[in-house]
Amino acid sequence: MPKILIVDDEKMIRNVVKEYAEFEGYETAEAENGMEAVEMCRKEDFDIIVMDIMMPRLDGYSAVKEIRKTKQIPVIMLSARGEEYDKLFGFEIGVDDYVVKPFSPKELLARIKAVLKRGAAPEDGVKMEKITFEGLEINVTGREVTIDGVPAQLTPKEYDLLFYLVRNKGIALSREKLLEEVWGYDFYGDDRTVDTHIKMLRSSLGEYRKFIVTLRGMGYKFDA
Amino acid sequence: MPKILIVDDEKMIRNVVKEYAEFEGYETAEAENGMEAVEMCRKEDFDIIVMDIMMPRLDGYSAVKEIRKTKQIPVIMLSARGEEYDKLFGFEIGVDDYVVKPFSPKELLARIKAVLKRGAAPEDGVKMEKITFEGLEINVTGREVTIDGVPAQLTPKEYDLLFYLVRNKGIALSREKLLEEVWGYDFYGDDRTVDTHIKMLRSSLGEYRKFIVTLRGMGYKFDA
DNA sequence: TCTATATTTGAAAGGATGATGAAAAATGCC
DNA sequence: GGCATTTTTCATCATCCTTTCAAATATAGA
Repeated sequence: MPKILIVDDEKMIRNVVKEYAEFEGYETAEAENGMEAVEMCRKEDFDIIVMDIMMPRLDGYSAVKEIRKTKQIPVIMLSARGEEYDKLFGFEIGVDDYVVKPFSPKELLARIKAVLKRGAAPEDGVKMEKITFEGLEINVTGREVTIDGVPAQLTPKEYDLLFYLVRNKGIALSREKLLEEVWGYDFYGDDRTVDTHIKMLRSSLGEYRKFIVTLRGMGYKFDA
Repeated sequence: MPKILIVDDEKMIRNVVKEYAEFEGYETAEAENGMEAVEMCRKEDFDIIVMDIMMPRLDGYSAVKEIRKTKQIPVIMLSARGEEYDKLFGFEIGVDDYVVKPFSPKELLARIKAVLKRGAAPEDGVKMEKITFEGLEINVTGREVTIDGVPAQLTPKEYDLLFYLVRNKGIALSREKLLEEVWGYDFYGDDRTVDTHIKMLRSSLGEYRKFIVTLRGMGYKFDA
């Protein structure tokens, strides 16, 4: 059974995650801060790490960076709401998923499962500042997309959607999943909205529309 | 491994920096005030100095000035927010970077790395006395902006905003980020304040307003 | 091939966002 | 304290973006 390392300075959080995880049959271990997590990873192999960002001693990002120097363990980050910058930075170092506090343990477990299932090899290209697929270039830092060198005029939603698709390159994404992740859990609108935005995104991407694949009866995915 | 001299009168700050730095493999030494720092630099060579400004006995600026008489050691200044005068004066004596308190150790370490990496060679544009984009010239030393040779009459906030945008050239900056960095983490005001200042800055920049790009749904960036 | 189902597309209304101007509040200077 | 300058708030307007809807098209299965 997979072994999870839970890193958070709040004991409450650790306990909740631990309890749910063990109920699902996972083995668990705990660390109180980044420094401890790094040390534990030196001695022992884990299948996945659930790591808080704000912690005393060593913060989550630095810890992940350090751990990743030697081991390619998938990581799910826990973070307080807000902080776009953090998200960005997180993907730069190749974090596998984000869960925003307060979270439902059930959802966290679902994500843990998802990450474990997909084998977790961090998608190449994603952690870079610039992600390139042939002539399609996404400058994450500058929030800019160029097509064969020419800046594409994406609307905010188009950009967010593209970025999410790319981050989950090769993964089938249902319309609901996209709505939840790109629009937000509090969006109560039509599923077809996704279709329309896919349409517009495709038209913005020109020939590189080919990367956006329709999965009939399922949703979409980015395939490069 | 590079050796860092940490100068601050607060033990807490020294400890945090020391811990992070040592974790990254740096050697560290500490001094409690400017005078001590000067003496230590007489006896020993350091690769970089992290120096607070406000300190008893001898302040950070004077210390750097003194040290620089004999040795060209890169310096990162720590400062409390505010103090425009400080910033100005800092660039005059050739400080390599500024970090405003309260800072994240992570960020400080990143900057230390950056400064060490670039040797002592001033980074293009930003650390120089003058930063120029076509006819837009920013004289950092004199805190002065000229447009096609004609001095522009920027207000302090306009200057700070411009300077921050320029320092983060090409990077998408949200209104919150700008408020936090330019106004300070303790500013509790309207997001729209940024808009107004962008408006005024643009009008001050004349044709070079083109460098300030609006990222709808996101914020602004300086694009040159 | 025909049908049922799903997706793509176009168009239009409504909504959200940023630009702008003006006025109030704060700041600094004499 | 009073004046000038700067900063902030606020309301309005124009614009762009999002969403919805319905018609057209494509796909898979019978």
